[in-house]
Amino acid sequence: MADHVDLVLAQWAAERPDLDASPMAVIGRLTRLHRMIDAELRRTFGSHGLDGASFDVLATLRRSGPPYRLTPTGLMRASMVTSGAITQRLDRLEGRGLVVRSSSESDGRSVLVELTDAGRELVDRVLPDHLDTEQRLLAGLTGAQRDALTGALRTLLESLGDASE
Amino acid sequence: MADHVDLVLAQWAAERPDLDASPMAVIGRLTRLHRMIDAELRRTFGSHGLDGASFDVLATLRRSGPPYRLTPTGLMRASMVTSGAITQRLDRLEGRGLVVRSSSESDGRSVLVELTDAGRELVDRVLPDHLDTEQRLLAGLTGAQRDALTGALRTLLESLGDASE
DNA sequence: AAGATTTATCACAGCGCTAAGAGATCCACT
DNA sequence: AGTGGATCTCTTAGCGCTGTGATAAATCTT
Repeated sequence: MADHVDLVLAQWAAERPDLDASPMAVIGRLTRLHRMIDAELRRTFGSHGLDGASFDVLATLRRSGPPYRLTPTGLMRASMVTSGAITQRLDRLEGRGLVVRSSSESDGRSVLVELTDAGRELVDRVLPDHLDTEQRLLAGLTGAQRDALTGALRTLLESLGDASE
Repeated sequence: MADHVDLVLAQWAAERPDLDASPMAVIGRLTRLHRMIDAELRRTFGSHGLDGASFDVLATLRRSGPPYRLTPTGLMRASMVTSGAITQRLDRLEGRGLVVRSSSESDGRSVLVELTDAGRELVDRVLPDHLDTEQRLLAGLTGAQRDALTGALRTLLESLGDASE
């Protein structure tokens, strides 16, 4: 079987035989998968009046456990976006009443972001749908294939410095 | 070993033990990898005065072989972005003299996009750097691990309908 | 006490998506 | 053949999300 990336590699082999395009076999596929998956997830979020960026923040707060409270810096690290992007995400979410900001008592520079009841209810409502969508996207893999893929991706992430703490 | 996604899964298991969050083991890692890789590739492109979207178009034309000419629809399919996004990419590239548009003689609805000499020279100059970056990002995997990852990603792509033609 | 660092925000520009629209071509039915 | 509707191709306009770089305030360091 051949997917689109196999075609791309064949084209490069014909046009630039002097170069080794083999890294694209992994990175090109990661990119394409991301695009396909992202489009599908966006649809799920959209059906709940959300977008991926907003859900990301709500879910990060939700899974941190009571009192569902983190700093913008913590959210920034979890989401791997810049501080400016977090500020804008929080502006939107606060405008919709899904999170509230308050200033930290222990550190005057810092802000505490907390899920409101409405925010928690929304993320708990979206989450099952979201997981259904993800499950459906992976339905083409056997359990063993999923485990193998998980392991390979973890290895690559770790080699790039992704750490749990 | 544990990466960030292992932590996320543990958080969900504690907060929502009623849900099966296991699809995130794959999709969460794909998302994080994409972000890390994308940031790095952007840096390479930036050092040549380019961005990922522009390089994507130039590279697609380049690897299609002489006369380095495709329609916007062809570019849209290869890149998996919408037609509106392609129009904007072409506007930018044409403004910089890297591609030219002409109208098709065989189909009055269609447009032909062709790499200029400057466009071809630029993509040929960027390509080795780009592949070096990709190679470096994958350096943490053994050859066998790369092959295994490639196979798993291809299987998933095919199950989602990605086809070479 | 002064300088460096951390934290968050603001302003700007870039890129993508959606929805709507205009023009060309294809098709089905008379 | 001819005509009207459906489809295809590309563009346009508006909005949202992200990154970058500068800024301001608080804290840490020496």
